[in-house]
Amino acid sequence: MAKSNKTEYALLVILSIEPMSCYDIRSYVQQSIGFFWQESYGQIYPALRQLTASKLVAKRKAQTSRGPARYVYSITKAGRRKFANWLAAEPEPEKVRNELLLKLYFGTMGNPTDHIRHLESLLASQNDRLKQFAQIEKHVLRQYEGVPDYPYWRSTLRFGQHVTRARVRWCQETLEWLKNGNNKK
Amino acid sequence: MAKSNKTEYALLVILSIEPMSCYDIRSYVQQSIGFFWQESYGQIYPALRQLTASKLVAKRKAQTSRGPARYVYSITKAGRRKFANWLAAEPEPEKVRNELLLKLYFGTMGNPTDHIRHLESLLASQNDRLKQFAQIEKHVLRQYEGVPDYPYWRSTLRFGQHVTRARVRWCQETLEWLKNGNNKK
DNA sequence: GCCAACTATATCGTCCAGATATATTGTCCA
DNA sequence: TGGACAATATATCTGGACGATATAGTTGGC
Repeated sequence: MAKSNKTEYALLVILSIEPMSCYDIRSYVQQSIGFFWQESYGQIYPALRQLTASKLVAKRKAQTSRGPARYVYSITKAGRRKFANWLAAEPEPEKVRNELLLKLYFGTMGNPTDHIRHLESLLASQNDRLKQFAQIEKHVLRQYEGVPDYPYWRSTLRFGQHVTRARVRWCQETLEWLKNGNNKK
Repeated sequence: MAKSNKTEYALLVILSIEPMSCYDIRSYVQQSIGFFWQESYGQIYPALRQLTASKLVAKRKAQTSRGPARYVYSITKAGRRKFANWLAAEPEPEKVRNELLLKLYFGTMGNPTDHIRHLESLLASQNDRLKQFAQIEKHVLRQYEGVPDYPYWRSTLRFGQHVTRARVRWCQETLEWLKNGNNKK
């Protein structure tokens, strides 16, 4: 089976909200779905070119008073049909490559203090993330209560919270072993 | 900063256990660290060629009675020095691309029954994984109690358990909302 | 005796991420 | 007033990672 370009589908759903420039798309991704989905310009530009060639999106020049020429992309009817099929199809499983776990698995070849440092760094980043989630929950999401999208947005946020809390607990447990349990027995 | 080839480092640590063929390496990865690290032949072959060229691993032909010629790779002293530095360096954060969450975020554009199907499929796979973890804990890991590697191996397993349980709970919670809560209010 | 499954090697296309290049405008502050 | 810097906005290149595919001998079951 041919490899499917996930970036193209992601761009189609995003452009179905409203027409955007490449820069807008990138900013939107980072702000709203950044914690579970990433796109870089290196993917967006070729994908938009491809989508334009297949008539799934339309490109038009927007007038700007400042900066370089601004090109805005909008989804076509054919584009909407295309992503409807994709939405219904079974999502592919995530592929994980966790460098921290790799280093920990071969832990005896390294230094315990290094592992502790790495774990504390991860713990800090995960706690930061939890704070961000709480902020979004309180100050962003709440505004949209009643909107049809609201429960869907909330459920993705809750995924992040569940998994992040699990990582935090694991960090704490593992740090405790590395710092104390290591000496005993 | 130049991009670092993670596959090469992974191969170095793996080959530091014992000399292996490309096929052995792939099997080893799948069996032991497969739930947090993946390698395909498309990465392993070029990486081994590169490592051989840099004298970090040595390639030699092993005698075989059957099948195609078998080439076994072993780590050199230079190779051991190289991966020691990498072990101590801060691991790069995981990059996630969760297609299920992407579809759920734009859930109002799709069909609730599709979301339910996708979530049930994820829930089943995560429950399977939990069973596998329990098997490994009971029948594999227990044999190595007392070995220095044991607590490190156990901690990576516990990471999987924590995070997988979090996903299971989220699936259940989200399914409940989609099946029941959706009708009310 | 043939087909399927396993062992084992290897390459190709393409997706994806990050670094980099270029250019304009607004803002801070010395 | 001038310079540094951040933000807006476009776009490309390199190389790492993934999945499909090709090839071929061995083993075991029907």
